[in-house]
Amino acid sequence: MSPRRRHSMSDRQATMLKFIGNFASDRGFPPTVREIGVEMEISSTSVVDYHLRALEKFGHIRRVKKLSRGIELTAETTERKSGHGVPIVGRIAAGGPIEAINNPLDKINLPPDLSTDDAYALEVQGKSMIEDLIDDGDMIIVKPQPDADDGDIVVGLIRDSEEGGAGEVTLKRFYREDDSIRLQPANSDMSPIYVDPALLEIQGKVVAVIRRF
Amino acid sequence: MSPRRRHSMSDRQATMLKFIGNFASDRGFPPTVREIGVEMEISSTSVVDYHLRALEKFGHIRRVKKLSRGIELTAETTERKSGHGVPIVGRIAAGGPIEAINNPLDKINLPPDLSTDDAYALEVQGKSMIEDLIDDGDMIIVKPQPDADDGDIVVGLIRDSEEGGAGEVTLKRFYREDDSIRLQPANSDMSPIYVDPALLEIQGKVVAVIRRF
DNA sequence: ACTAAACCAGAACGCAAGTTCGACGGCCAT
DNA sequence: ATGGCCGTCGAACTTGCGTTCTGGTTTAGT
Repeated sequence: MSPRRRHSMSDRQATMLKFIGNFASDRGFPPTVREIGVEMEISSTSVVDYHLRALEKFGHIRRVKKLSRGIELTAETTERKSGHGVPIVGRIAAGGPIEAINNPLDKINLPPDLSTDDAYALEVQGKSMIEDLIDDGDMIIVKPQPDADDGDIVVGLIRDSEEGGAGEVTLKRFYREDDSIRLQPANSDMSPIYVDPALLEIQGKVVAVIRRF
Repeated sequence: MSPRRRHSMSDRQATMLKFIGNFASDRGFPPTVREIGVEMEISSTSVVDYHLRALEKFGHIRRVKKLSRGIELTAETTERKSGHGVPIVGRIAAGGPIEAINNPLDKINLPPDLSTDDAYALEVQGKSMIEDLIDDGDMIIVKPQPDADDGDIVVGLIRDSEEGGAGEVTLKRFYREDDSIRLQPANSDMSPIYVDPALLEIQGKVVAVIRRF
């Protein structure tokens, strides 16, 4: 078997990348190899260069060789920093559980304080959360997490069987009951759904709603 | 009379500033003195330096001396370019018309597609628009405009008299009636307000709502 | 035990790039 | 016409900063 392949950067490189980003964004220009060295407590420029090469190989930065401060953060990296650019991964049924999460359809830009690194957006379909003021067509921002507190509005995947299988995704309020979990719509025309905890996978929690007119 | 004073930069300097901005934003780092020289068709680095000093004196850029590419666009100059950063100008009554618009309290970052140059954000107070799914505490994004179409949700300033005076700001749906304008709350417990068109000043139209959980 | 890979040091080389100085012409206003 | 700004040139000087080479240690897989 081939030795462990590096699919992504090491810790060291991650902090280096972060430093470069911060430096560039508050000084207006990227750091030099030596400046990075000082910050990272690396005494040799060759070592910094070494890490920089790694970062470049993984596409996190772009370098213009021979140029002083010739380091540029890649577009995605820059966006991840400034917070914008959350993927819209699909539509979600707020009516009955209908549709599963698809592949990214589009992107939406968000205020940085709303977009944690891994947040994503979903377009709501249906009116089951109407009394919580979430309408058909609204965009919800979801912060991924595997559990929830009572009363949280969650995106939940209800599986058909223990073994997984596609299942269905739904938007509801989350409440723990004795032996099951109650997924409560906010619509008096609709009834709560009771599911076996083993069959419910919490995808994340709704942290914000955005609606355009 | 004193000779023409230079209150701001010359044409030459303006194009130089623009070049620096573009260079920095699409290369990721600012240009060197010599690179600017080539672009501006200036053969001597001292001339570029000369202009750079001028730009710095007028506060358009900041320079870190002795550092390669040590040029940074000033904050305002940068922001003029990138667009985000909408000010939160105050709270608005969605209940009765209570409060006027104050001075900026804070800033919120917005997706670029929502922030036209002059958009601003308001925090909603009260529940008068609850049936339009705008709750107490929600943030609305307002695009300034002096008029509105029937059914638009608008921010309106109702003046006390023809002559102006402070007046009150309110959030309502806008409808033209025969001789007056109806400002319609979206709350069945509340009644519409009828105002003399001469006393109503439309501040803008709501283009989006953002709510955090 | 051998090897690959991740990580590091130090030093030397050389071009890149900021700084500074002396000089020039054009354009005003006094 | 004289002096003061603006814009310009060119060259010399000095430092900044990327590159490269030759070494080293530690860890983990085979």
